[in-house]
Amino acid sequence: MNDVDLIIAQWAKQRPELNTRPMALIGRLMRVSHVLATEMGKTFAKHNLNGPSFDVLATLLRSSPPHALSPNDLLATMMITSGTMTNRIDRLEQAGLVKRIQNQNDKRSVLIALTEQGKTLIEKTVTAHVETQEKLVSPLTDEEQATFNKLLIKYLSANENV
Amino acid sequence: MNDVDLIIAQWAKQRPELNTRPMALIGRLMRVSHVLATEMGKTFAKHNLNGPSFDVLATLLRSSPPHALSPNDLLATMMITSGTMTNRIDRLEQAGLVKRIQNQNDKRSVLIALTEQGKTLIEKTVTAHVETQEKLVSPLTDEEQATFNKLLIKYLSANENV
DNA sequence: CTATTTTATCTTGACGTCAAGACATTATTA
DNA sequence: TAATAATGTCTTGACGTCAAGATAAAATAG
Repeated sequence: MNDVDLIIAQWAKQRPELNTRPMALIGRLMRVSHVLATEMGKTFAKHNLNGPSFDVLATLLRSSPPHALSPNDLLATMMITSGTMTNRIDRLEQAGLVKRIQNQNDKRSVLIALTEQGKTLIEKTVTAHVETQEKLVSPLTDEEQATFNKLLIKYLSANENV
Repeated sequence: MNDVDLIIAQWAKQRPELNTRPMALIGRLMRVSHVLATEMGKTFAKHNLNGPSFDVLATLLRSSPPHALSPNDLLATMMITSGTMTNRIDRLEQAGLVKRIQNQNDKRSVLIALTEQGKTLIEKTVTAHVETQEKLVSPLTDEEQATFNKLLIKYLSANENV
């Protein structure tokens, strides 16, 4: 009897007419995502980073050299607002991990580039992060992981226009 | 080609030695959880609530009458700190949805109880929330939902001591 | 060419969260 | 019983996030 089961059992008693099957599924999924985020955060913390900082640095690293993108480009793959992006860049700039470069062709725009220090750090951290992710999925067999992945793909494609 | 695929493709180009299979799985799961939280949040907002407020009120409602629990009890099923709980209760109390009742047997302790207004609101909101959840899982067939659920259960039970 | 609209980024204010620790009360130990 | 430990809740300070809108520059319409 785990936490979610307990919640379902309580609803069954207090409001037996509720359809709690979706709740069980969604509740578990939210829990797993919370656990994953927490565990991955530990790896980031070991390198003096957190999830948001990692995401930005990793996005820069995996873009083609010279590893520089505009805030808008960075935004594209992350589900955050522009104000949040500004804040993330501010922190990373203060930490000396990225620098803002004014675009002379379009003075509205800016390029965010990894510094040497930022590049070194994110290269190390990505390696550790991938190891952490391998550990995190290892409770499931390869086949289970594949099934899981297919379900997520189906779900996401069904929701592309939500 | 969706967002996660794109990320994987970029890593394959920049760091081909990385094992990105765990990343694809985890990345999709985080995305789904973000979508679900956002969609459920819309239902909460229609009732002038948000996720955190809903969680507290719903936990009180599904506890046996008189629907009152200590902050510590409330904490037990939510993955949050005590300071966060204090803050949630403060907001709900300001909104007139719960009230703090001093425990005379143990003066350290407090009971959080639904007010009439809080009870009425959460009863309505829970009904709407369950409908939202039904819609949210509906892209998957019953069988797929069951498979999904089993995988999550297996994953969570493997991680109980993480 | 000028006026208007669109684009790219940043600012502001509010809120939810955590870590660390403060505080009062109750339980335990010596 | 007195000293110490444990418990329940709250406080503080720092951060990450969003919504809404401000600002400046570029693109477009007329």
